[in-house]
Amino acid sequence: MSDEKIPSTLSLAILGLIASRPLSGYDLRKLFRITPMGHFSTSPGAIYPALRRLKQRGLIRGKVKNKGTLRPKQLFEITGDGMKSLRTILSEPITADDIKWNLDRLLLRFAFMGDVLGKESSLRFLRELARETNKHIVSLQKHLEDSGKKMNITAKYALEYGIARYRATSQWAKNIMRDISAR
Amino acid sequence: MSDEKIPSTLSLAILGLIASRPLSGYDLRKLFRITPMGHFSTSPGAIYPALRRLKQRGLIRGKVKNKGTLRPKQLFEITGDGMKSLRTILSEPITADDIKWNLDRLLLRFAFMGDVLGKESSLRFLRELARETNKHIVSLQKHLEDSGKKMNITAKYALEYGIARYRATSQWAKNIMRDISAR
DNA sequence: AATTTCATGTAACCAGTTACATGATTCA
DNA sequence: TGAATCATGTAACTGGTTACATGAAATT
Repeated sequence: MSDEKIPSTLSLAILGLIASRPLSGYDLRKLFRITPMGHFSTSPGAIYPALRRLKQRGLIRGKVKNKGTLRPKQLFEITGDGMKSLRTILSEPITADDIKWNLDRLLLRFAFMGDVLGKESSLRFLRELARETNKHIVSLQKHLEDSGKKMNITAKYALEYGIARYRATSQWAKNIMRDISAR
Repeated sequence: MSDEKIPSTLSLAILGLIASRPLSGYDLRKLFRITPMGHFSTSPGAIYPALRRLKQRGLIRGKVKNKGTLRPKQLFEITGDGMKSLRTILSEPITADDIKWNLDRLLLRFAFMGDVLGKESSLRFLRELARETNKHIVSLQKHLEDSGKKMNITAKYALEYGIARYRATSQWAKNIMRDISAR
């Protein structure tokens, strides 16, 4: 309870996917390999240990098929605790830190949000994302203005790159908000 | 020789920064803390071990100041081998894999390229970056067309997010190419 | 005198990578 | 029957995180 273990991005991806339907480790590998969204390890050395950890923490449970065989196939499904934990993670407020360091994770949270928390939460999330992203853009621009003169050119370019990418994020969020609202 | 050890992004950042002027571990921490470009660990538990590894591999060397004291300050400078290694890393061709998985690293390479390899290399790099990024965008769009119907909405949004961000990258590259050419 | 900043480091831990390993099933 | 795919896993290694630790110098 007190120590809400925050899982890694990979674990969060696994938990979120399993929340929508039971999946095996192999299924997850396939998903990560073929879908171009997100950057997740497809290596068994990452996925199977991650599944074991989620299981140990009681967030998922495994249904074993072909019990007799040497290598029983295991389908994992989410538990009540897992669902609660997922909901908690998806409900966390967006911090400036997230914007700067964990943008991918925020997008992952958004990806699962529609099914788990619903449309209103998704809209709120996007609004918050756009706002926080804009704040960050302003701070980057301020840095560019303040230190631009002393910065060498490449550093300036790199900073502009950051700004351009965050602008794309903000614009995307606004577009999707429109799209979701229209549905 | 044969096994060109590819350093982590953090190590590459350190190596590239030290290439331009001697720096201490503390200097690096400060740089990573105050400059908003790049996402590098400012924790001593990451930086000092990274410096040790670079030193062990002969890519940097440390000049100790205040020899007598308990905590001598150490300024690191790049070695001939380090410079050679840096040049090699910066000269590597851009792969589709880099675009997908290591975009940050590519940008880091660009950041150091101007000083180390010169303007022509930077331009070539940006041209290649724009081209490979566009290729990747096309493949993402193709995936969206092919599987769009079967995808759930959020997966589609996530994919569009990816496309939007890569577009920003490509556009940035083109802008900077213009800028560099004009100088 | 107390706090902040300079400055360097270690130790326990965690998660991901690479490479290896096993065996069943399906398909050409 | 041989190759590809399904399917699960381990072991060694690597590097980053968190937290702890020390102490000098500068600032308030």
